[in-house]
Amino acid sequence: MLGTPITIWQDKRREVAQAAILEAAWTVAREQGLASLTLRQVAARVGMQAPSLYSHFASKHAIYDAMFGQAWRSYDEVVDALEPRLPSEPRSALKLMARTFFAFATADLARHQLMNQRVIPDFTPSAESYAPAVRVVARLREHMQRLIEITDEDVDLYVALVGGLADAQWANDPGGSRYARLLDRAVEMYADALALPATPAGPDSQEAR
Amino acid sequence: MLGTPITIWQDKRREVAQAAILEAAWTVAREQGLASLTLRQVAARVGMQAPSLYSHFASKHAIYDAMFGQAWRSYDEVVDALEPRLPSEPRSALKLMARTFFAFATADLARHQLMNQRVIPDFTPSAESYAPAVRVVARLREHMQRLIEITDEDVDLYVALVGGLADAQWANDPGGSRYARLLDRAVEMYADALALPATPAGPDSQEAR
DNA sequence: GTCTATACTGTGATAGAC
DNA sequence: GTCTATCACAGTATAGAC
Repeated sequence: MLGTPITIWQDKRREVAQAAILEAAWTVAREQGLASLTLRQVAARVGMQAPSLYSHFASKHAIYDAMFGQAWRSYDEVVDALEPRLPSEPRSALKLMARTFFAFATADLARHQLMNQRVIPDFTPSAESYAPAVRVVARLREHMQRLIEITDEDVDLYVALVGGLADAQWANDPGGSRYARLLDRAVEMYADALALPATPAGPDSQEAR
Repeated sequence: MLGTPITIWQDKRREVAQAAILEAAWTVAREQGLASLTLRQVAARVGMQAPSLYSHFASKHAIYDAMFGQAWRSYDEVVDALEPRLPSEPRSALKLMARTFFAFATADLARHQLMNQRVIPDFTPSAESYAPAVRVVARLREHMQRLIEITDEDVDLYVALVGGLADAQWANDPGGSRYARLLDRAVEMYADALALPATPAGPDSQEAR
């Protein structure tokens, strides 16, 4: 009994250690800034010496890479939770999706810089870590396609619009709501450009708050 | 004769040296990446030792700061040159302004990162270097105000929209035109939201190419 | 004032003992 | 796997030549 092979046990141990390192890395990144993260700080937080991290990650960039994958997988899960709550009325759905992305992007600067900007010199996510990001955009397209007739260019414009607002929020009014206030208006503008029907008036037709 | 005081001569020399350092810094930033710029590389390019740069700039951040000011002053001059060519027809003018900014932003990654992103850890532009950036936005607002009735929020939305497209261009299709192609459409969408009159048809009514 | 020489501290990364 | 020791390179402080 308990015939779990030792190799799996070791893999588990390994995964636990890696998870602890990544959690420490997130904490340090949030406290010191993403680009100011140092291996010595991460190592100290998990009770190691800096070189020991190389037993678990090939380089500092590999840690960033794993964090990048985590962040997008995390947002993919947010989209999972959102899916059943998405209204069928197109404008309301677009607004809710935009608000969800915006809230995620403005909740954590380090995460936003890693996911959506190129803050780390010479860091490019690996294909494996980039996959969840691709998946999120693909699902966005599917959702939008389900609501309305839409082209790839339409999706690009939507992404640039909502992403531009999130970037501007961090750059010009961090912690405030100067650009958050413009979100619904931006989506209405976008929906008008796609000639979507206006949201019908009525007690239950408004988007979720 | 030639009674120029020596102090002015020295100031000139000083300015020349500073300009040479900044020009070298731009070259290195474009070649190696903005954040990978090192003082030793900059110094080598102007025939100095790295510590000698401290005779002209208080720190590496001070060099970035001067570059930041240069970049925005440079764009302010672009706006100067644009001003007499701006059509009075609102949509065409908005398009030309958007294209001008987009072209400037996508012409030089290092410059764009310095001007519009927060790529350098712990670097915040000084009030003096930030002034030209403020001036550019103020002039944008004046130009738009001259064309149409507009609020601060309208300007914010315009900036986020055009900036979002430029960021997306660098992030997802550097060197390509995937988002550049969406520029005119984005401005039309924005103009529709402001209920601007449609561009009148006619041989001379189209925006400048 | 401007520059060089030297050196201090902190970084990511590697080698090898245990 | 984790350690210690060490390396190459970074920004930058200081001292002193000119």
